[in-house]
Amino acid sequence: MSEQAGAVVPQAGTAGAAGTADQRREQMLRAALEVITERGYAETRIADVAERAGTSPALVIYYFKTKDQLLTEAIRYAEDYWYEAGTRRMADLPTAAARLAEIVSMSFLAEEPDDPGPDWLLWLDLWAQAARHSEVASVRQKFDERWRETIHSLVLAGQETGEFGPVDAADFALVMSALLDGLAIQVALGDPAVSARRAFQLCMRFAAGQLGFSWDGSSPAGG
Amino acid sequence: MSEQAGAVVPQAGTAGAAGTADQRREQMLRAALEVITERGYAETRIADVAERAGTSPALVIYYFKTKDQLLTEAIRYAEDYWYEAGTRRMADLPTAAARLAEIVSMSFLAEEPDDPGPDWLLWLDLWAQAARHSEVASVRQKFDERWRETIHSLVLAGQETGEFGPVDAADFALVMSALLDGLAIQVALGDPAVSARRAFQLCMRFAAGQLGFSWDGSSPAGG
DNA sequence: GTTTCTAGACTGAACATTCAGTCAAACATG
DNA sequence: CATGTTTGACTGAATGTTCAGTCTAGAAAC
Repeated sequence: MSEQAGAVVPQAGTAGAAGTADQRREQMLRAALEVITERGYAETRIADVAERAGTSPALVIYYFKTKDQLLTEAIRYAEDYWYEAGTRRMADLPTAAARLAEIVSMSFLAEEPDDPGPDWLLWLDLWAQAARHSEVASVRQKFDERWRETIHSLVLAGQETGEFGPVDAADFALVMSALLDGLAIQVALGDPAVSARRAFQLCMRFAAGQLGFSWDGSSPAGG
Repeated sequence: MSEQAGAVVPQAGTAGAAGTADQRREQMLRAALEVITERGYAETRIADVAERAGTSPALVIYYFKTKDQLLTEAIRYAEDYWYEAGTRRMADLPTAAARLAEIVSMSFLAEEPDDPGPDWLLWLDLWAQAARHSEVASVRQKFDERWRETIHSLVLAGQETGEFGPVDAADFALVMSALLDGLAIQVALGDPAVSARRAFQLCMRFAAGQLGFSWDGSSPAGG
């Protein structure tokens, strides 16, 4: 069995082709995401995902060895996509304050048409799973670390330009991300006391107060 | 019948007695809580609970018509117990600031021997369940409302005595509870960046800053 | 002696995963 | 070109397990 170079990267091109293995994989990941969002992690059956992707349960297992592997990979996929889309938008913004507003905004609102928005329901499941499954726990850990680091370096940058006052950047990042999480829970669960807009404004008011920049209270991108 | 709710802590015995129906119920609720905390809501089997309570699955179903009923009731039970124990401790504290410190403290630490401490893992499951099950959702909703209201009226009281400055109490309650939730997630999941102690201090620093009272940075009850 | 409580055995459905192949494309050989 | 050969993608039909909830019947309480 001399398996030479196991076709790791498929024929990328042939744009529009019927569907390479990689496309199938992604199709399944997206199907899994839909189902997880609708029914929840625990209630997601392989059969549901298969149906959504227009194939059979057997094929799903063929691609992902186990159900857990499918679900964790799906979550990682969604999160990476969301994070990258967000940071890409941030890169174009001139001031640190604007980038911070983007961070807060992307946590609560979906503005662009191709942006599925933050899937907080996914996070609720992720947290619950992380509590008991170390595999999932490490995924969560890395995401959170990256997220805090993003805020942290943003604060440092703002301080260097003089936009922000001298607070402890690490402490701020931690508190800020916790605040985003906490408010997001209420928003995700549809608590009548917390609309997405109110969450956004409270966060921005907090950040402006702590970092000492002025913020006019408007929503981002078209207040 | 006429079960007047109450009976938060059961008679540890009436030594030797076989156990009334109510005691059996509670025994099962506690067993359920243990199992949920260990294995998670979704992975909790009726058989596990029965074994833990030293009885048969059939009996569990006899007392609680369905599994969901058992689990939701168990969560409600734990939360009420924790909340009541906390508010009872608060009642004895002289200043609003001290009561606030108690609130923050009870969110992260378990100090008294009979206090099981905040079971945040339970909350992670609760949130995930609430997303999809309206029954659970309304339980969560009520708990959160009560919690925010507790903070809210505490702030008002502090403002009347002049301890606290003039912030919007409702906004503060919302942000504060979100912050507690957000930090609690990290603490519950054992994030190395957030110890319970650090969470406590960051919260208190935040509160002191917002409400304008001075706080020496010590831990509560024995700085 | 009727009602309440309890447990062991059981049922039926749901579901993840396996298996034994089928199908078609790519590749080779003559 | 015609013919085998390999391989990856894919499927329908099992398989086996796990459980929630039921049934029956016995023990206790009243």
